[in-house]
Amino acid sequence: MEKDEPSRCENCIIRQFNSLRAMSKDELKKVSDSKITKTVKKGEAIFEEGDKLDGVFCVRNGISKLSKLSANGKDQIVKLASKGEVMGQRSVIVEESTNLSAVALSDMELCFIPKDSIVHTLNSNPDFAVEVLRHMAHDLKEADDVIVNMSQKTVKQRIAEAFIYLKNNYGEDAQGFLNLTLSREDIANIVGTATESAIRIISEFKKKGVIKTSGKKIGIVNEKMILDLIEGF
Amino acid sequence: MEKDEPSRCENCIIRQFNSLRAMSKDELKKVSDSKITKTVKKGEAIFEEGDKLDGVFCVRNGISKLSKLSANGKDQIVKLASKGEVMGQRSVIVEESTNLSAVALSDMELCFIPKDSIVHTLNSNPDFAVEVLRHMAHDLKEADDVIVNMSQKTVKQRIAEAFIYLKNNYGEDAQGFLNLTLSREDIANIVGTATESAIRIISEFKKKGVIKTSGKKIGIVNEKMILDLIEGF
DNA sequence: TTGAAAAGATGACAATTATCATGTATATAT
DNA sequence: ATATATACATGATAATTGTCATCTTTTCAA
Repeated sequence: MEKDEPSRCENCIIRQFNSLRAMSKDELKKVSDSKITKTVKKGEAIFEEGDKLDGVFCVRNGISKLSKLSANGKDQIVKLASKGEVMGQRSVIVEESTNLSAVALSDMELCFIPKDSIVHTLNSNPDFAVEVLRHMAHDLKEADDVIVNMSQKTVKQRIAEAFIYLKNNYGEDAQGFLNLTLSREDIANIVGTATESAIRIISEFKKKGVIKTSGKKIGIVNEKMILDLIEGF
Repeated sequence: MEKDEPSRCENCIIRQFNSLRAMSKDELKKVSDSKITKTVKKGEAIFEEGDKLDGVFCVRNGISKLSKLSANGKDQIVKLASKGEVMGQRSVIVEESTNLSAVALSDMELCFIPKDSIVHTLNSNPDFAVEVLRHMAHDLKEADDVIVNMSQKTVKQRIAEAFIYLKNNYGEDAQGFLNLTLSREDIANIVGTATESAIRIISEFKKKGVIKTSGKKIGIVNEKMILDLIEGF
């Protein structure tokens, strides 16, 4: 006696956001039967650089950072993943160990989908393959943009840009603070700078009145000024 | 009366290197019938950022740079494409105008393949879709690595790394000079720095005896030292 | 609750890198 | 062959960013 419970992939709203929507009923059922739901606490690792993943992780709730350790011991955050996004697909597709680590930035709910069902559907359902391809193409374009920003913009510009990104993607609360609260170190690791440099620039922004802070929460006060800062004024 | 001429895709050796190998005989024939062979001289543009591409370019010969213009007017080279590589696929897949410009770094021979046959095969042949997906996954990993290098390594380290990359990917001639000769400006645009800074560091490397130059040709003299420089010594 | 540990903040200084100026060499077209 | 543009080179200087040291605040577990 099957119920219409949300834990079945067929009914999962998250599916609307990702490639799984291109799967057939049967394929989805198989995924649903083999998937494992996981809960991860803020700060916990989901997987580590170099791990061999035998499946992908679909984010149902919360936000995760995807980062790569550099030779000098600093983490570079390459991407943030939130509701509906799939992590680890690159690694599963090319059958290599993953090049990134995933760590929860907030409490998270994840579905782990074993690679078999993914790989099988990939090889038999072109619609699904094309959907995954579209997502990866999008990620690649974003990565290109990051490369250009990293090399051509100053730290100040990159931090200003990060705030706009956070606002546009994760929104702000009733008091005007960004919903996603990051440590200064994480902000530094996103824009690729020293933690002290990030802190200094954040203080400067605050002094100038373009942002406000409350504890580690940050709110955009003057978006126009932030946009100007991005342009280099 | 068909001949076994190399201009037919079915016989093109280049195919071994790219996703086209996953196409069926019929699909390949269609591609072959609709493709256009082009010759491009060194320095000429193949497409420009923002262009709507109605097909992809397959490199038969020569090398092209894929770059993106930054707000401050500098070009950032995001990737080099050579024999067997396909350019413009990202744009065709997501049906957006391209985010990159392609300019020939040497005289080139290209095949232009109209998007119809690509898109059609993508949607009907999972093997092909997966092959393209693999390539894109590989590009994405490389892009991640570039992001980390850009943000965590010094210009000196990045230039040293670029020389090793050029040697490993395009080889060197009998006299020990890199086969791919780039202008100092292009080198600067690969590693994301000012042209003068690149020139200065190249001069320094030469003075130290790690590289040699002859005109604009550059040769690696002491690979061990270059590898040390990459590590930051 | 308290005391250690982690995160945030800031100064001082050094290192890296960009910018501007100018000069030399090299390539290219007439 | 010569002019002219382009690429290469280098100095001087300024701006940016990183590093180290120290202090304060916040967080969290015992």
